[in-house]
Amino acid sequence: MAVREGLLALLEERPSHGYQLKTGFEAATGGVWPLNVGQVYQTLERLERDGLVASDERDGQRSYALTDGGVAVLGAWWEADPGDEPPRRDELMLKVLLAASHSREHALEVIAAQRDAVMAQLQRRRRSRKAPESPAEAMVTDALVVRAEADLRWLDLCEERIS
Amino acid sequence: MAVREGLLALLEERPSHGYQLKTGFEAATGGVWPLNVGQVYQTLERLERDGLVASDERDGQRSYALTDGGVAVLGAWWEADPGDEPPRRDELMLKVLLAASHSREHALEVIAAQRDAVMAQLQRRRRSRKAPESPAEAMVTDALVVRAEADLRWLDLCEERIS
DNA sequence: CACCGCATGTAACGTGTTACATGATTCA
DNA sequence: TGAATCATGTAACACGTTACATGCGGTG
Repeated sequence: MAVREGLLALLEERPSHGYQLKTGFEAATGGVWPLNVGQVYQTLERLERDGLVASDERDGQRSYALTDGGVAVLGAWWEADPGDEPPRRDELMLKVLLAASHSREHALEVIAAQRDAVMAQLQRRRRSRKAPESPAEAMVTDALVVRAEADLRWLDLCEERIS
Repeated sequence: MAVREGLLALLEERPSHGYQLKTGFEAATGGVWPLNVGQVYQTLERLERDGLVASDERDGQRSYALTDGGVAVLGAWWEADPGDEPPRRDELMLKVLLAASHSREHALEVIAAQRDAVMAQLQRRRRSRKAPESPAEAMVTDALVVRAEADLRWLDLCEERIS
């Protein structure tokens, strides 16, 4: 449920056709989230089916625009409080929790391995932070760095709890 | 790709039947990630189809166990380095990035709204942190608190960059 | 008895992912 | 001319989610 809302958000800026939305999405997210064009067209079909966008074809260029319904759904999304829903399943959490349910030893091994991986990632991202090519990319790397730091902190907490 | 690996991990501890896996999964994750039983059976079918588990029925109790292939896949998962893949799409990031691609004003509004939501969540979670019912639940709330703190920090960074 | 927890499944649907097919335009 | 990019789409498949149907066993 991310592509859907992403396309709606881009259409709020201006009506666009499929290919434009693909490049727009990738530009807005600093290139970290490649988006298959096919999925764009598919998602647009579903959005049209649900009455959130309307299309208008001329010269083989099919242009999409938000409907009133689409505007409403998008508005709700901007303000949505994620606190209502259960947190999304996360791979790192899942790994550590399941390892912990197995045995302390296993948990400690997994924590050690994941810490190495996260630290390596963090280093890579701190480096790329110094050469931001676009504001979007800068924000993305910020997020990834901060996230990685949080993951490290959490791994430390888990280790303490287990020991 | 989380349920799949989760079931494999539980089966590594001991062979089990479907319903056991549901309860096991929920126990291991401290109850934050409810898992529909139907999905368990469905996923087990797919795992069997792919040769990662094998089932053995007696008295209407169908017991599943890891195959060698399953052990191998699971082993790879424990050590997997997420650094290879593009980061998973995240709703908060997506919202802020797309709002920023629209206009500064919109971005600042969204950041403010999301900060409120994250702070509310953080408070709730800090409270529940004081009454952990199980080690698993304690680790989960740790993770959610640390994550929320990271999100707040990121929102601050975004605001700086935009201003 | 009626209800609840255990246990197994099926069906339908939504979304995401990849691969494939097609054609127009642009540019070296 | 040949390759890359723009542009639109289809098909097949994987995974997640919910709802529904069925039967057994224990307990108030």
